[in-house]
Amino acid sequence: MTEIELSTEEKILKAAEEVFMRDGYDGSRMQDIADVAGINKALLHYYFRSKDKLFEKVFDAKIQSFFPKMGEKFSQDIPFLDKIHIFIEGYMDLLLKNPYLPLFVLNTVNNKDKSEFIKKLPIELSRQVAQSYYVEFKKGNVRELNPAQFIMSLMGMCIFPFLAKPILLDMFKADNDTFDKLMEERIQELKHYVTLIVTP
Amino acid sequence: MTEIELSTEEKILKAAEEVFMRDGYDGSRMQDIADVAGINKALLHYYFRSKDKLFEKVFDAKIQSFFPKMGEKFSQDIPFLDKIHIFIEGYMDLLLKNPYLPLFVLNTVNNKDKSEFIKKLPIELSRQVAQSYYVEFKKGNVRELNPAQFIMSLMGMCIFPFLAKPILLDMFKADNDTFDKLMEERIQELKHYVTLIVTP
DNA sequence: TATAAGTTTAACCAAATGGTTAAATATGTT
DNA sequence: AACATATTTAACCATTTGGTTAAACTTATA
Repeated sequence: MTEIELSTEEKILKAAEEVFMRDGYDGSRMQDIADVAGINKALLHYYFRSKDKLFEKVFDAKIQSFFPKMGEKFSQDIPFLDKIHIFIEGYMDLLLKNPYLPLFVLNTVNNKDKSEFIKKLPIELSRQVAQSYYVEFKKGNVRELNPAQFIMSLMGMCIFPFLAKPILLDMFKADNDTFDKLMEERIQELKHYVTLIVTP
Repeated sequence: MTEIELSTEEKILKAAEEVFMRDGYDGSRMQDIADVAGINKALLHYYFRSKDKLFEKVFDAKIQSFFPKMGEKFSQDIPFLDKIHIFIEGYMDLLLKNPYLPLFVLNTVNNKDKSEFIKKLPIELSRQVAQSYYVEFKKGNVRELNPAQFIMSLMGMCIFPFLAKPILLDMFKADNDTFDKLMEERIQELKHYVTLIVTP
């Protein structure tokens, strides 16, 4: 493990990401971010003029991962169902590594004051899934369904547990490790579900 | 339509619900709530001593509906699948009437400062579904599955579109009415999905 | 060494906000 | 009328917070 000396800018962005994701925009304090970054508030404003500017930088990077660009994977010439399975694996993995991501993104896009940022979201995923689906449907390999409804279900099934995690921990009387195991197990379960849904 | 004169307390609670649900706890201002209720700030504090106390009153009522008490319906002696269908209808209907509910509840439950409120959530739903499932499983009427995973999927599929609504409107280039129609349509689609998932 | 950029410190400011208080007024009750 | 409760008004307070400023110090580079 090589010791990497982060630049001040990187330290700030990392700290801002942590604090914004944990406390939300309104709940975050510039002083908090400065503390986490190990610098002072003056330097924070020296690098990023305002809270808004800093937030935008952090958010831009995050929304990209929330709607993953599965372009490469979806353009592969493999059956639709296999693509969905790959999506589930990759996405659940991302969520396990970024459990605060969903609430952060969903709050931001639902925030009237921050709605400017919505434009930047990639609508590619939807298009790719739909296109890939129709190709396969014509071959008779998948059942007839509405791709829009399907993708909402797919994302909902993946994301919801991470949004409701505190409730679920309480419900199942589980701790963090148990939850992660439940999510690992969930990958297989979801693959099974979509197979049943998609197969003719 | 009879004109009902709301008491001041009711006016406040209704206003608080509206503002808290729209702006979240941190984003809400006592002055805003007073304005919406058509009273002044002093009177607001006269009825509910603090922002926290007022919030708690609103939240208590809301979390009850987020995890619906389907007790009566689930105790009926009808097939498991039918119960789930009834759940989907009732829950989607609730969400269509309270589109801000999910984000509000999930934010609160994920807020460290508000974690005291989590205790009050009803874990009944999970127990009821699981029990109802096992009864039916023994009769061989449903496929083997993990009820915990199933209920996360069910709730996720219902709730997610309302959380991601601003993104979806953008994605599908839709307006509010189109979205509602999509959700109406979704009720049938979800019934179909769960049938495929549950049927042996 | 001189210069410029990066960094720290600490004080400061204006605005917003939750909450309080006191006095005046309105309304209804006994 | 007398009394209590509900409501308004407006001023006020303490704290938090985003943001600024200026002066000093450090580091690297020309």
